[in-house]
Amino acid sequence: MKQKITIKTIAKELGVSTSTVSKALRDSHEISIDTKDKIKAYAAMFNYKPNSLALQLRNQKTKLIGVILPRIVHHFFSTVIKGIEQGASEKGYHIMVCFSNESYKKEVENLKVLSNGSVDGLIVSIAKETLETKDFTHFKDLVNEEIPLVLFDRVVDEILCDKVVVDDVGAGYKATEYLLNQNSLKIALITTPEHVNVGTLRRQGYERALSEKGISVNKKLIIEVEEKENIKAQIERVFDQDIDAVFAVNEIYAATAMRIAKEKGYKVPQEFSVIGFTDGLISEYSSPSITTIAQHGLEMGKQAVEVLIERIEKEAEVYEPKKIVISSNLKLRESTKPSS
Amino acid sequence: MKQKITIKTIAKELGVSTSTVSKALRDSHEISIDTKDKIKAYAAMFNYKPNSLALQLRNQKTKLIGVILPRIVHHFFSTVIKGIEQGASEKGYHIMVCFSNESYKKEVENLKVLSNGSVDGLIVSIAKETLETKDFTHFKDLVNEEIPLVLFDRVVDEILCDKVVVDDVGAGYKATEYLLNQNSLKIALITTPEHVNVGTLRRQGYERALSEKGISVNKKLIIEVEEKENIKAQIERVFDQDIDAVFAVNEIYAATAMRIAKEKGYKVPQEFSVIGFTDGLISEYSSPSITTIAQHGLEMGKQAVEVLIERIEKEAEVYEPKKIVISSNLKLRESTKPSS
DNA sequence: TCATTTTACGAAACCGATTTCGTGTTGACA
DNA sequence: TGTCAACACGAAATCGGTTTCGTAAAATGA
Repeated sequence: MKQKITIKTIAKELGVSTSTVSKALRDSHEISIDTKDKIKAYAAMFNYKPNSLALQLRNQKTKLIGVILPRIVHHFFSTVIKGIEQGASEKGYHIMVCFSNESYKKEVENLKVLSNGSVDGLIVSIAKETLETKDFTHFKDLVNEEIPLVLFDRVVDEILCDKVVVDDVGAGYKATEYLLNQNSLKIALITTPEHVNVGTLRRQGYERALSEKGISVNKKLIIEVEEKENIKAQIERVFDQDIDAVFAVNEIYAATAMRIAKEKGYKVPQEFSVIGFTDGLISEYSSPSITTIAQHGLEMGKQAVEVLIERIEKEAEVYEPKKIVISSNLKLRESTKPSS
Repeated sequence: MKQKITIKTIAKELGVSTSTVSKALRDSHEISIDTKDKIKAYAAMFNYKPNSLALQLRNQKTKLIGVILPRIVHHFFSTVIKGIEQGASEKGYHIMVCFSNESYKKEVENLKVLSNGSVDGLIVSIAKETLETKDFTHFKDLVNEEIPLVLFDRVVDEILCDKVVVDDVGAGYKATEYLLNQNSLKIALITTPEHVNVGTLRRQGYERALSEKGISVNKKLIIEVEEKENIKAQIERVFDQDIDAVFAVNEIYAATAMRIAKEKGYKVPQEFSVIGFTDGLISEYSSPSITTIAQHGLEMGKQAVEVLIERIEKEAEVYEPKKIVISSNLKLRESTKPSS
């Protein structure tokens, strides 16, 4: 890279001290108009830009927010990033994005690197593997160091920090209730293994809605999809049961289930209804388009970054972790019958 | 944030100098085993982590790569990010992601912020607005400052730097040729306005394939979609013409076109074929699933970051900008007839 | 005219590391 | 016993800025 122009260069070239240059560029009253003009002109001519590392070191803040996500090629997470970036950008922050790839080890690594003073705070959604192993010491260390941290979507109670989540139980309830109301009583649930807590919460909503209708939960109608294996084959098994609707905890499962239903000859939505989760492009563009729970990722990202920046900029008073719940709603499309 | 432990703290606490601490932690032979053990034990106990800003300032490198994308909630771009992150991570780099939101102004801003020494190099895909205005001075400034820069996908010749692109002309040609070979001769092209050069290149491929078959290009079969307006309505107009296939330059247009075709009563693919671009989830999960040109975003990201890091780490010899062309291929699915 | 205040600037400390160079103390060797 | 190398460590410079404090010269006031 080309030799960068620094304050020192300008000072030497103009025969003044570095302090004078610094003050002149910051328009200090201590410097005479003449000198200021000269220095500013020189700086402009050579396109001087203050080195941000030096400033960050001196000010002990980077105006940078670290973001660690399990994945990126994923509609919900990319929407959240967008929200985070928008919110951050409004307040003069930038974001550094890393991915854990759902791996515990990479999550730990990323956390270590980012907490070395390179960011002012962190926004994280926990990796599946970490949720499975339940080892959260890396997060607890962060909290102990008092590095501002906000968890979103995949959160756990053990970690004392701000959190932003959707109302997963409520969402599961709403979806199930809607299906029941349009008289689909044999609803299959396609969810994740138990350790992915958002799946568990959505399941609670599903079960509650059934109970309230006096319908007992039939475990045969619940499929916990293992992502390592063939997804379609796993989902296909539930069609051996007598079912007339599916509630899936993400849109891939929903689209797959709908596809199977169509292949089996069901007419969607007349004979078979489908509700998914995450309002992504698949739901929007499949045919029929799929009714989903809208997760409002953009909103989540904005809220998360807002809480985080507040925490960063507020002098560390008494610390009371916040939990922000974003309410979700059903986005009706063609894979369900109109509400009655 | 809690008071961080620094080398100075350790030095004072243990009654040695900072240089001794630094050397001890880096396992220098200059320091006696006893002293090293003492210092290391202390550092470990208080969880000492060297401040990365200080290191970055001293070493004049950040091990950070800036990435500026037009959008994030977008399958292709998020795939590229994934590739970039993977490649970067392998070489010990991290990425800082910003978005231009297709806006010229935001692109300029982002470029300014990132080129202040906070990153070692940049990977950028140009915003649509910039392509339209054709003002590339912000990029040229970067090149003049000799800040390593790699452009991908949306690139322009005016900027002298490394580039990674897909073979857009070839891809357009392949798609069109395939349709012609299965005897769809009345192929509509759904593309972007002329200033988005990837669209233009794909169009060239389309036109060349037609010419080679001795078919003249019918401008009425070409739709340039203005994103600000209703996309579906614009695409619908081409169905007034007598057509039996559609080649669309992205998957949204392809899915929309297919939907319209189905609504008009065409049987896909028996009576009507569709080929899209970008191998995303929509193409995979719509029914019928859509044959697309696979853009290999992951590969592009990896290549881009590889070239960039090479440029960063190689002492600036004679500089010959590279252009890497990733070949694309047709991913056959259900929206086209089997190849004959 | 002398004391005092402004004005305009420079020296030096600081942020948190690394690294070069210098030096006092040992120990080995002749 | 004198010399020299090895050892173990510290002082200070450096990265690129900001900021406090000190001060010579000019301006002001009595």
